[in-house]
Amino acid sequence: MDDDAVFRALADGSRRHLLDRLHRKNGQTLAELCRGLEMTRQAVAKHLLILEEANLVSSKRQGREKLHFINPVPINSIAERWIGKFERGRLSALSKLKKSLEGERHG
Amino acid sequence: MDDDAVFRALADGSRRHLLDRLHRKNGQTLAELCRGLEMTRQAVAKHLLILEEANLVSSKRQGREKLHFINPVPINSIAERWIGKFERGRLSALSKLKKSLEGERHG
DNA sequence: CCGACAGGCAACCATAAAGTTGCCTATTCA
DNA sequence: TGAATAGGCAACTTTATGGTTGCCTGTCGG
Repeated sequence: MDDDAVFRALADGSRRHLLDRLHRKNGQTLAELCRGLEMTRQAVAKHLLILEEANLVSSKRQGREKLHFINPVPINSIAERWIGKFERGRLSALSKLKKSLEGERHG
Repeated sequence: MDDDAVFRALADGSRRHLLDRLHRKNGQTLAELCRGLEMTRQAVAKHLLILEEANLVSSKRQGREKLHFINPVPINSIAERWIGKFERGRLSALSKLKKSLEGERHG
């Protein structure tokens, strides 16, 4: 999996917003996703392409429409491989702190 | 908390690498963090500033050195507020994290 | 068949971002 | 005290990025 593409895709607020909307209602068309946005259709299409390339969104052509689906797997991977890693660090820091506090109390 | 700054800070591979190095060894100086990187000191300093502004890193001046420390809290917030949202129920990392935190607190 | 609708493609523009060079300040220590 | 060390500041270059306009293709319904 290409971590970098995922992180870069998530870096943009408009793209996070698109993921939000897909999360609320999956399988939307491009036109549907454009509604209410201060952006041209082409701009939205570019964002969706970037999300697709990062594997955060998959799409399926149906007739003249293109349906978009959110794909949570890469986010999951990041959470597992990245956030988990740092939080484990924090946990061990916490337990060290706790031990040293106990040491102070008892020593 | 400014989600956007955090996401944008994480979008760059060099900055993720810096976080990695701080995760392996916390409290490093700028010069220390520069070693082995194909980048000028000034470039690294800029990256560290961006990480600080996103609250992912904190620093403390000590004499003529500046020590850098990783701060996992914003990453945790993202996990809670964002990634957790998409993966609620399916993502194990977050719930494991919560459980272990609760375990430490109450145990 | 044809017009309206959904989307794709490419060129272009403006700004943000990554990185550089050059120089300045503050601390350490021989 | 002064050279070496650690870092800060600012201007500049280059390249990525977000967004636009304009036009083309494909598909649906009357």
